[in-house]
Amino acid sequence: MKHARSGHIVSLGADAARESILVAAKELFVLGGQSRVGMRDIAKKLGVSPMMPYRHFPSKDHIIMTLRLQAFDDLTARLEAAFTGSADPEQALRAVCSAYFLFASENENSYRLMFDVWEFDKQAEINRDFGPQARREIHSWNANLKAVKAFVQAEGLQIDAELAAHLVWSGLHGLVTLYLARKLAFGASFAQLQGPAIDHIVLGLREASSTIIE
Amino acid sequence: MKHARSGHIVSLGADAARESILVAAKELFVLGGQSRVGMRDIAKKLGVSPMMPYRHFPSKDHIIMTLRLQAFDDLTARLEAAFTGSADPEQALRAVCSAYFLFASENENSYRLMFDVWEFDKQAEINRDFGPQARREIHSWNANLKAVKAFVQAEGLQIDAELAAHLVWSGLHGLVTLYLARKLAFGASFAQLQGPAIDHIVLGLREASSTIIE
DNA sequence: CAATGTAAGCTTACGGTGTAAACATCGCGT
DNA sequence: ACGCGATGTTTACACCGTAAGCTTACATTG
Repeated sequence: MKHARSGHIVSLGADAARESILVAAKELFVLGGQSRVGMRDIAKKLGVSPMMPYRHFPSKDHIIMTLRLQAFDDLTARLEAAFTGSADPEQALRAVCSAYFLFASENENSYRLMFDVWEFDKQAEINRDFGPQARREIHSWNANLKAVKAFVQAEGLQIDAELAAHLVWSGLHGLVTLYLARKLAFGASFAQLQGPAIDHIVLGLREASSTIIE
Repeated sequence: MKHARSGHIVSLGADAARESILVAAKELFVLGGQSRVGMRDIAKKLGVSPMMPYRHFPSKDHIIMTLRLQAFDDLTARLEAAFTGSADPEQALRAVCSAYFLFASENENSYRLMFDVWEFDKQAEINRDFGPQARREIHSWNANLKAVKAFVQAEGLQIDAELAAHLVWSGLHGLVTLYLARKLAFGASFAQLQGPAIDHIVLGLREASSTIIE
């Protein structure tokens, strides 16, 4: 090290720095959630000055948004793998649902980040900075839609596939977020509810279709 | 007014002050959401010094928790009114579901407050200060459970009522929170999804029951 | 090779937050 | 009449995100 008042000791390279910031941020957010960790924590974890991350990201929210998009990509991969793994449409859709629950169980804080109900307006703002590729959540949606559409067609249901996909996603998302808010009642466990929920969500589509069309 | 440096000009009385703080806080939170408004805003709205609310509440979170409990009471009343309004169990359950959606539509930020997925641990802490009456959300649950149980019995379904109540609540909560997070896809509208969702959730219980028991 | 521009790190400082602490005043009970 | 607690006030502190400006290393160009 040169002087007490010095610039950087050794540079990481731009991309490596970006990556290490994201890794550190993700590790912290996964533990503490977004409001519990600050820029200073991220910098400290990297052994670097508190303002360093701002050379690579315009704001904390941009870092969070990047993590959010990565999480959606992760979810998309899981859903598509689950769908591809089963030949029978019903089993494939059930596998997708299970994969969804598994993802949420294993990435609680990432999930909270993805579907945050508070900062949606701030997200919309930042989405402009990210350009068209910001809406990466659509890929997750399409993975879900594909599985639902296959099931609907195989069963010969009259329901609109996009509508059915919304119903499925709502059911999955509802159970997950009730669990994440610790609002399951009567001592019910998230794990034990998953099976019945999948039955209800998937097979329930048969009943839904009969009353929507006519 | 006496001096520039003075104590209170005129006292509101303890209960009136508590109430006015809650009213002001609710109005602000309903507009801006919890992170957008601070103690200083509440105080300013009341035309009072920034620290005044702390004479009546130990912390901002206690104020928020009080609003949360009030919101659950409000929801409970709506659900019970909806249930009582219909004689037929299926229609009663559908009415409860509609009332749930209506409540969420009309009280978006209150709903966000009630089912916040981030601060659940802080909530648990504060719940200790509120004593046993803190778990007032159970009343909402019971209102829901009552409607579900009546439907399950009327239909002769073999499903456990508490399980069925979780499935119903999950479905409702899922659609609401997807909407509140602005994550409905393909340009779908919350209002138009409500009807199909209720069909799916309510009638789907028939399909759920057949595979859970045996 | 020397000059220069830019990228990547640093320190400092500002406005905002929730709230702890100490002080002032009023109203009530003895 | 006299405290004394309840209800207000002001001041101050630690924390946050981040704007501004400085230093240093490296890459580019003459």
